[in-house]
Amino acid sequence: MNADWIEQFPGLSRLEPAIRDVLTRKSSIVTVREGSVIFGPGKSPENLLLLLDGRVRVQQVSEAGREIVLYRVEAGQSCVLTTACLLAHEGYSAEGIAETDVRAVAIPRTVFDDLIAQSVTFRTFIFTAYSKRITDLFQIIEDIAFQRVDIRLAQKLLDLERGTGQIKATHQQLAAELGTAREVISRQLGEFQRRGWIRQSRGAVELVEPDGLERLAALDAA
Amino acid sequence: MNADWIEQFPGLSRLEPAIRDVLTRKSSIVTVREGSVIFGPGKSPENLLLLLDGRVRVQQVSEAGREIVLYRVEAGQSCVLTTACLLAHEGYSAEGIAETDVRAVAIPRTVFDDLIAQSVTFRTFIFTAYSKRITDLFQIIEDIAFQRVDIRLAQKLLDLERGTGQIKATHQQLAAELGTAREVISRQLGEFQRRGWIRQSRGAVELVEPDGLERLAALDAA
DNA sequence: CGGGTTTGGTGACAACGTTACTGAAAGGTG
DNA sequence: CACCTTTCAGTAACGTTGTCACCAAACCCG
Repeated sequence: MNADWIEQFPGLSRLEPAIRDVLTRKSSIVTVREGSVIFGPGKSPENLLLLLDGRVRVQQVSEAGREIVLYRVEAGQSCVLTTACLLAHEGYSAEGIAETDVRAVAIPRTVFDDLIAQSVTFRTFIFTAYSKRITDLFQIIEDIAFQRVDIRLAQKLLDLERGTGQIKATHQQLAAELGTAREVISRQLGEFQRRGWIRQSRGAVELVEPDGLERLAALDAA
Repeated sequence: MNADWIEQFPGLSRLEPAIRDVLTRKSSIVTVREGSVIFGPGKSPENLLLLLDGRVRVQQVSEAGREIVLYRVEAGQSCVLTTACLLAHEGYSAEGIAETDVRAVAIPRTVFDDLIAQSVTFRTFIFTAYSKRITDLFQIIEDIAFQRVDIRLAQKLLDLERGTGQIKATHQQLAAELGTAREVISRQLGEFQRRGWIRQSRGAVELVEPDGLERLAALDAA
């Protein structure tokens, strides 16, 4: 199999040649359609995925049906936390959804284990990824517990705006991003619009004056 | 060194004899005084700790000084999430504190890495621990985001009561357990007391009628 | 005992969550 | 197109939680 993809992962570029060979031979490239559920309750992931293109959203869904986005996996990153959860933990209620069409390298569980055993570089790659994700989770906990919703929403709007000054998302989806209620988002966006920072339309938010949002977002844990 | 301690960790009892030998020879038993900060901002842990006795509380401290308890490590468990964070991530603001006098096996970073490389059993032990901790974190996020404070407090009181029907903790400490404010705890405990479920005294809560708390706690995500 | 510190109680208010309902916009179907 | 359905957004009222300001009681220590 073509091994060029390894260069897309900085942590793997120095992989030992023999390991590199195992990795490319025993993994496969998969594609997933936008909107597909990659893993979720009752659907354990069989592989470790390294994303080549696209984006995966990982979210927690409560029994009552409420959702909160935990993190996103972008191109060049791995779905590494799912490896821990491969171990099928009862209460594992997080799910991963392809936000775009996704192309990824799939590493089977057994190969993953071999690579961990045989390569220092691979171990470092995996544990570094863990580290990043876990500290991100700590940050989310802190934000939910202690941060004002208006500040978090401003940060999230700036975060979700990818180049275009536009965000395609319903109020409901933005509520799920922050783990709050739709009505709260509607109120806050209404306020942002009154201040002239954004313009709203059905299913989308246009950033008119990002500076206003930036100032609010910068208040952080003041 | 005496290797009896290995039997205290079910996941390690089947460790390959050679590995067992490495583990006992290259690790050491340490003791930590109650109240000591085991790791924290600017104090990376140098070892993986396996707790033989005692309890470690891991909490997140915000810039504004507010605290929230993330999880506890009990005897027979490992401080495994700290291994990920050994990798000194900038924003790593969690800290580990000995809640009691602690006796633990300390595995140096390099030995940890060797064991991961050489033993399937050890890998399984570590990744299982990861899995448990991470799903716990997901649960915390869900609780903070979606669960009512009175329900969470009732659950926490039942959780903290260890045998004795008494909990030694100030309202401020209970607030940190849930990531809320002291005043909120005072209000809720006042309500619990009016209902005859608890009796309050300075720095302690006595459970008079746990059944009442149980019923409330059971409402969960109803 | 006296004075400082820690802990807890409370009221007023702001922020956030919930419920219930409304209407507008988009999409599908004949 | 007209009609219906579904999705999305706005809003008011109210309950819960968080914040602020302040006070009082319990404890600590000299």
